[in-house]
Order: sequence, then structure tokens, then C-alpha cells
Amino acid sequence: MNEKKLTPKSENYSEWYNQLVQRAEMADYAPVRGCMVVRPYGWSLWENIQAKLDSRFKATGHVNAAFPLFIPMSFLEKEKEHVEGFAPELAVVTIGGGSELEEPLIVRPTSETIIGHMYAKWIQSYRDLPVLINQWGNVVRWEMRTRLFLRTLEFYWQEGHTAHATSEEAEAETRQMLDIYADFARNEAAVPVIPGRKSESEKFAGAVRSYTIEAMMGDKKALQSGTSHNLGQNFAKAFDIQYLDETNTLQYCWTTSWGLSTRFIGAIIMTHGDDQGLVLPPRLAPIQVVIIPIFRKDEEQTRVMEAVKAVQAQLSGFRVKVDDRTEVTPGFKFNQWELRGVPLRLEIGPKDIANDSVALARRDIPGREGKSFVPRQGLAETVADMLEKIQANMLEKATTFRDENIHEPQDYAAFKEIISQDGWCYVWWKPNADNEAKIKEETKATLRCLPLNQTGGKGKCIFSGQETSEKAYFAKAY
RNA sequence: CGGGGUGUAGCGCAGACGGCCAGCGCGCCGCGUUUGGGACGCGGAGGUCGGCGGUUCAAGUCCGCCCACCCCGACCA
Repeated sequence: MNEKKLTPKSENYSEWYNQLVQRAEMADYAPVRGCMVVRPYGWSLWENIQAKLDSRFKATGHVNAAFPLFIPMSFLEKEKEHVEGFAPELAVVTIGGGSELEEPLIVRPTSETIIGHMYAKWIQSYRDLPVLINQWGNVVRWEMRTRLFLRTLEFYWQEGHTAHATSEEAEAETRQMLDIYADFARNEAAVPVIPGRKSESEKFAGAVRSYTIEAMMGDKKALQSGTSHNLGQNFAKAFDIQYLDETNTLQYCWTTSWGLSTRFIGAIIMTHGDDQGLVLPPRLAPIQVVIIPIFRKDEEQTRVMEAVKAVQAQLSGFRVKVDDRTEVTPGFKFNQWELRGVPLRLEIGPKDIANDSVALARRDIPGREGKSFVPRQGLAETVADMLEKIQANMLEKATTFRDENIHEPQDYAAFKEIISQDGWCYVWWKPNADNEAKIKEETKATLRCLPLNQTGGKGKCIFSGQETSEKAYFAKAY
């Protein structure tokens, strides 16, 4: 931890990740096993993620609310698959105020049940539909193995829960939210994702259909980065969420749920990070431009700091940080802000003042190539333009990397070979849970998704050889 | 829960055969010189050696039990 350089990605990827998260002050280990403290820099990134998602939710008619952390144990038991799926990872509260509770409370692992309970109260008529509510909160799942951001006992997320009059409407909502996640991932986080449907064995406990956005990390492992579920009438029936339709007939609602968590921060780190540290997409970066003043003598300091103030004012439209510490050298600051992934570094020294210019260094292009000297005139436009270029370049680089590592083997032997080298396989697939399990056992690869934009046509299933019209992605995953 | 490993200053570590004052690097604090790619000098602060018990004149050091964490497997956003 005290060495100056990070462990290189190529040497030990998970060590690189662990060091980076901590050294960049994104998060730290909490005193409780598997729990994390999200530090201000990490939380700031999360707030920007929240803002981008929340505005998309609002624009599509959703409203926010807050439901309780505690859920009666019995609620979970009302939906068979749901309880089976979550029972092993529940935290249960049995004592309150010093005395044994009549009914144990679970700390929510997700809120379908308690929200379903409330929807049953609130919904009476088709006129009450649809109900489109989102909640920002935390949930607890007692996981075996944990990693900062990727899998912690407690994590932060948003969970949307909607109720509709028809199956078609619920499916449309499920797909709409998946589209929103995909759009957010690509256009705000520069994380290229593949939207698709989960297989039966990978779907959410209690869902009819689950959709996912899958991303490829820097070690080529897949990360499920957001999910959207069509719950059909499963929860409506379990919780009596019913409405009277136009013909005065009692009907069960059709519900959905969709979530994206702080795990996505892990996706950003592992999609873009390099051996110098984080590389944050400009649209989400807590700090977009860091200004580093450079001076020797007091006289220089005065002049430089004046120029810094002026430049800062020019850049008031951006998230700017001036690093005016005098106890560390500029070189130290360069490294530190690169570690923390700030997209653009702006240097101002005596030479720049003489030239009426500033030096700009792009985080996405290391070294001299990424550095340029630009005039002070029109600096705001230059910076805006450069941030856009960085954002675009990051998406392009990540997309290229991903596509280079997706292969289309023609037989199972080739499939195994690719998986053993951590590549992704895009193959014809005839849905079959047993075969899926066998592949997982033999190769450790799981069916990541059946992508939404299928190439069409027919082919022979990579495993069973049966004719099929669907293709699937297989990969090792987090 | 099975297999392997580690607990000594904030972090990373060193401390033969037990021996008296527990050390090194980084970081931290003070002063001075520095400052365009991780500065340097001098002076400081900081420790229940994971816990409990045992052996011994004497225990980071040997023995036992416990605890915590890490890595590898079975579960997962």
C-alpha cells in the first residue's frame, strides 16, 4: 500500500482493483466483514450517477418514495421462488428494544414484498394505474465473498417498482427501463453494455423474465451492471394487488422492478481504469478539471494564483478543483489526480502566463501525447470540447476492447478454449437449463444474456447441436 | 462450511537458539531549503506485539485455546 505505484493490472487484476479503490479514496473497509464505507469522492461519483438516472426516471413519469428497511419475515414467504432465492442471504432482526420480537424482521434484500403490500392498499381501480415509483436506498444481502463495490453485504441502489393493468404494458415498462440503463451506461459512463434477457436459471427470484445490461471489465470478466424484471402477476397474486377494470371485473396487476446499484461504480473503475489509476468519464467525474498552479518564488506565486483565479472564473460552468497545496510538489499532484481519474488537468505557471496560455493534459491519453498548450481566450469552449472528446474516446476504447474479446466459436471445443482464455463467446443457443449447468461446471462460464438485437437466422446450438434461432453470450462473470 | 495463509506504530514489513530500550521504510507533526512528472535536510510524535491462559528467573519469540482478516472452492446485484 505504501509503494508509489499501483500493482499493474496485468500482474494481479484484483490486487490492482483493491488498491485503486482504497488509494483513490473511493471506499474503505468497514469494521464489519463485507461492509464498506463509501468515502466522499466515491459518494460524489454516486451522486452524479444518481442525478443522471433520476432525471431519466422522472422524464418517464416515475416518482420517488421511501419504504422501510425492515420487512416482516412472513412477507417474504408469500412468494415461493422469491423466498427460496433470498432466504440464504437474509439478515434477520429478532430482538428490538431489548425484548424478543413476536415476528422476526428481515433487513430488506430488495423491496418487492413490502411495496407489493402497500400497492395492494393503494390500488383499487384501473384509474389508479399505472403506479410508477422508484426508491433510492440501501439493501442487505449476506454474501459469502465480498469485494468493495462489486459485492458487499450492504449496498446502495435504486429500485423501481411499477404496477400496470396489462401484461403488455408491464413488458413495455421493463424494456423501457432496460433501455434507460443501457443509455445511461453508454452515454454517461462510457461503459458499452449488451442489453439482453437472462436465462431461466439466471433470472431474478420471482420474475417471469429478467433483463440485464452486461459489461466487459478490463480482465474480460462480465459484470451484470443493471437489471430490469417483468414480474408478471407473481407478486400481484402473492400480495393481492388487484384492480377493477372498465368492465367492473377484478383483475390482478402486472408488476415490474428494476435496479442499478453502487456495483456500477465497480463497472466504471474496471472498464476504464489503467495502471496509473482511475479514469473517470467526464460526464460523471466528481472533478472534471483540476488546476495545478506552478511557481517557485513568492512573487511568482502571487502572479500565478491571480491567473488561476481568472481561469477558474472562466471555467465556472465545470466541476473544477484548484489544488493550491504548497506542501507537495506539482509532480506529486499530477500523480495523485491521475490516480483519482480526473479527466483533465490544467497547469498554469510563469511560462504560461507569459504566453497567455495554459497547459492541458488529458487523462485518457497518458504522457506527452495527451498534453497541449492552449490560449486563455476561449478556454471554456476548449475545455468543453476536450471533455466531450475524452468522453467519446473512452466509449470508443472500451467498445473496441470488448469487441476484440468477443468470439464466435463454431464448436464446443473452440468454445472451451476461448473461455479458458477469459474471452466471451457469442454462440447459437437452444435454451436448456441442464446444458447451461453443465457448461458452467465444465468451464465456469455462465450464460450472460440472450441479446435483444439478435442477428436473425438459424443455427446449431453450440452445446446440444439442436437447431435454434437464438444466440447467447457466455463468459466468466463477477 | 471445507483447504491454505496472516495478525508487531496509520500503512508495508524486520525482529536466529526466549534475555532486559521493540526496530526499519513510508506516512504524520515542526523548522528550513525546494516546487513544469511522486523533493531534501534536521528535529519530533506515535506500540495493550490480535485476545485469553500456560511454561519460565525472563515470552512478539515456546505451548494450548479462542478471535479477526485475507486467498482458493460451494452461493450471488
